[in-house]
Amino acid sequence: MSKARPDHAYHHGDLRNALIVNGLQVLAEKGVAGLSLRELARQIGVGHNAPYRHFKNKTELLEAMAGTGFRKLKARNLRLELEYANDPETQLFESGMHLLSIAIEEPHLFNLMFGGHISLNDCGEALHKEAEESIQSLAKIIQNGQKAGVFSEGETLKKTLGAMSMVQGFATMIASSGILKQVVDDEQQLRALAVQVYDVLLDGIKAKN
Amino acid sequence: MSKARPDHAYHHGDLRNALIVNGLQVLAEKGVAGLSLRELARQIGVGHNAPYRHFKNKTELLEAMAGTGFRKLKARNLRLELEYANDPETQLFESGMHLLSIAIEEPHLFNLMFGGHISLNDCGEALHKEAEESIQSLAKIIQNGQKAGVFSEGETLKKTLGAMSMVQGFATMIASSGILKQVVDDEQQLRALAVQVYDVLLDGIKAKN
DNA sequence: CAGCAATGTGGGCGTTGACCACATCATCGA
DNA sequence: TCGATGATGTGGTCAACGCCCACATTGCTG
Repeated sequence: MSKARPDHAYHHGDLRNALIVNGLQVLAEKGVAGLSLRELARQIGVGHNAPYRHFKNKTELLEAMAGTGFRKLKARNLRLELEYANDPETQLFESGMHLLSIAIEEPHLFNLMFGGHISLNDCGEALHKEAEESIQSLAKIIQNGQKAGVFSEGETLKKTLGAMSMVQGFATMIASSGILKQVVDDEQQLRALAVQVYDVLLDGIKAKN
Repeated sequence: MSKARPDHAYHHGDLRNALIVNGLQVLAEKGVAGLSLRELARQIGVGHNAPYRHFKNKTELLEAMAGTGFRKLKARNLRLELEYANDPETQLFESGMHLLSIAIEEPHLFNLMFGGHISLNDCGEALHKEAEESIQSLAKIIQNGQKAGVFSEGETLKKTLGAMSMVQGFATMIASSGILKQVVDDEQQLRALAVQVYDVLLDGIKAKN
């Protein structure tokens, strides 16, 4: 006892989680460049070395934070499958809009997920699995559409990547490079534009009839 | 290396350029995270503060480096206009493939350009202009195609963004997130896959008849 | 209840970005 | 011709960071 922090127990109890939560908050405010382990530890009220008991290094924390993003994508896609059970087209559309929403509302998180700060093929097993599953959840939507005859038959992978690429690229223009803010600044306009752009792709995926 | 600056030349003579060139080299080897102004100065053989006479801060150097990438895109697009003068479809396709090539061959540069390390709407005037022009050069290709009746009429912006988004997103999967390396690791396979994915979009842009 | 692994602490090293005052040099007008 | 002046390069310095160390405290378990 009798340390500098009488209020707090010697052991935080949930430090790992606190680091992720506070990390996401700092990330949202200052971006990945403005996030330091030491400041995080300070905020939480632990020593500057405590984080290393839960994360081997800074990258490992970033991976855990990015993982929450991919889990969101997956959860959302699974929910869309139920919500629009017989409407794969809407499922696919809304899935894309969700990724877009993340790019608009949490650009720094989006940037962490896709901006190359972490590598999705050379990372901890947890993140690897989460990323993989988020893609699978999208592939499943497309497969559903193919089974239902709404999307044309053919390699699912190709369509999945096409959809994901298109949305991801468009979102990047918004979130990271900010290049689109020169064109439209209003968020509603942005989403409307996204719909139009996305439609081009959807036309390509849809079955011709 | 006949460059051989005299050992005791107080002034380097071309430091600004040397910083960009060496910077791009280090970037290619170690990525943006592994690039430091001090190491760069050390490599070139100047004091650790000399770079600040040419760049206000590290970001400004990164912007200059990214600018070379956007200039490449623009130059390439202009060249494609001449090379395939009456074939806008090929122009557009090759333009996309070029961006993809950068992602494959210089992933770290690509990552610098689109990974959020710099902001394209809050940056130095030079980079802003270079990025803008690289987009314009792509838009011009699509406009040509519309005039020639190869691409369907409609808002050019929408199509430009669609094309750019798709390619950019797919390239990101390769360069930054590395998520695609789980699927295919071979470069040739990667390009083949890209062609297939890109085709989905191209179909959507082409005139319906 | 003893001991051990998990967790948290302060100290410290090397590196970095950025600021300062000062040194050197090239240019150009008196 | 020369010296003032602004551009450029230098070393010193500071705070912050990531990460490593040995050590302290705690909770669990045998």
